[in-house]
Amino acid sequence: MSLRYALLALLSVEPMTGYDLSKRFESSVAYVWHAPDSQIYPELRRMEKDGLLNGEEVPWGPRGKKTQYRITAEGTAAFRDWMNTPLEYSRERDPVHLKAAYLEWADPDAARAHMQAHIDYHTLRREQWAGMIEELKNGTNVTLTKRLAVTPEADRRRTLEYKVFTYEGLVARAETEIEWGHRGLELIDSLSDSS
Amino acid sequence: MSLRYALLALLSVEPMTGYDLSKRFESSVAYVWHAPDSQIYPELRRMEKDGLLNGEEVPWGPRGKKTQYRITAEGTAAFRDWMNTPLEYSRERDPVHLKAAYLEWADPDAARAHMQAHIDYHTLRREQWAGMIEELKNGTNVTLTKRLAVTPEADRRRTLEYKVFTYEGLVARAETEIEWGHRGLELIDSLSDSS
DNA sequence: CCAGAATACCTATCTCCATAGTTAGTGCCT
DNA sequence: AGGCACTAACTATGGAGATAGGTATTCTGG
Repeated sequence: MSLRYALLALLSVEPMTGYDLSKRFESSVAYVWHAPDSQIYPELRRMEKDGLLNGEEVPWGPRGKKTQYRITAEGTAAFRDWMNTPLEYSRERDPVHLKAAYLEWADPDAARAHMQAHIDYHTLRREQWAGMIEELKNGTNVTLTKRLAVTPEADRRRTLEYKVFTYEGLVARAETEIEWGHRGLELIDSLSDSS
Repeated sequence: MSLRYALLALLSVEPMTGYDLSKRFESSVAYVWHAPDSQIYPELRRMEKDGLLNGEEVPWGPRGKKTQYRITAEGTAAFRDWMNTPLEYSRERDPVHLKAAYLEWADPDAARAHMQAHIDYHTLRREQWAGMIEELKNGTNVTLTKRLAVTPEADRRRTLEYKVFTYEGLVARAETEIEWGHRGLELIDSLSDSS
């Protein structure tokens, strides 16, 4: 159900087509949420049926046309409602730690590869997120700039600060995972030596 | 697909019924993986069809009977294979950080409640995981004790150490989240004052 | 001995998400 | 004029998981 609210968040800045949204999901937003276009198009139609969006046919070139979705007052209210509703935490389902718990079954090289992949994955994420923080802070992030342009002055600081705070949390998380990965590599080495 | 391997991991110690497994998923393993019985029973039948398990009808009381699943050599090989296969990291999908990024839409009290819920959730998890580490270290964890009893002596230290390492990683992760939550509460306060 | 908790197993429905296609128009380069 | 990348949108299938039921037997406490 979060897809719906991720879409509302993006559409609260400006109207967009399904294609625009799916591109946005592939780039910036993808660091926090991902969705393929095959999920986005039907969801947009459902949201229009529920009155959260208005779809308008817009000409595209001489013969083509495309559907642009604009958020309605009802849509804005639904998003604000969601933001004021406590989040339900779903059950643990963590393949990485499931595997880690049985690492004695793996060859030492495969075990090392698991840990290295974990380090690599979270190193990449950390860089992406740190880059996002830089963009937010020096005003080069297009999405944020557009949003700030339609945000009343009194709310602008909060809008910026919460986004920075979010990505700082993701950086901190990535760093914890990287540290754990390095501890894992050390552990594998020490257990392979003494065996 | 990880459910299959979580089941194989448990069945590598001793044969169990679907009910045993679903209980185990509710308690100890649930800290890392969760699955309802409605998912477990059909998966066990599929695994038997695939030759990974052998189901044996076992009497249960005077009239009743139950199906106990025993891992086959093929099942053990499949588990070891999986343990030697690199893990695919799925895309980001994080409702907590999605909400955090738009916290300016929430009332300050609701924003505070989000962060407090995050702190509470991860505080509970940290305690459960720390308790698990204690159990593992002082030998009071039943699952581990049974496993060690069927593990060749040369592998016992690894079996223990990897499990401790796994839960230490989860404790570290929880602590990072708790810290982030506290930073969030401070941020909300500072932004509410100056507004 | 009986109520009720626990054990054992099963089914149905629904949403979500991944994957892998298809169709068709646009814009640009050569 | 043809090739090709991009824009735009849709469909179909299948697995995974959540949720909410159902049936029947056994064990245990009063």
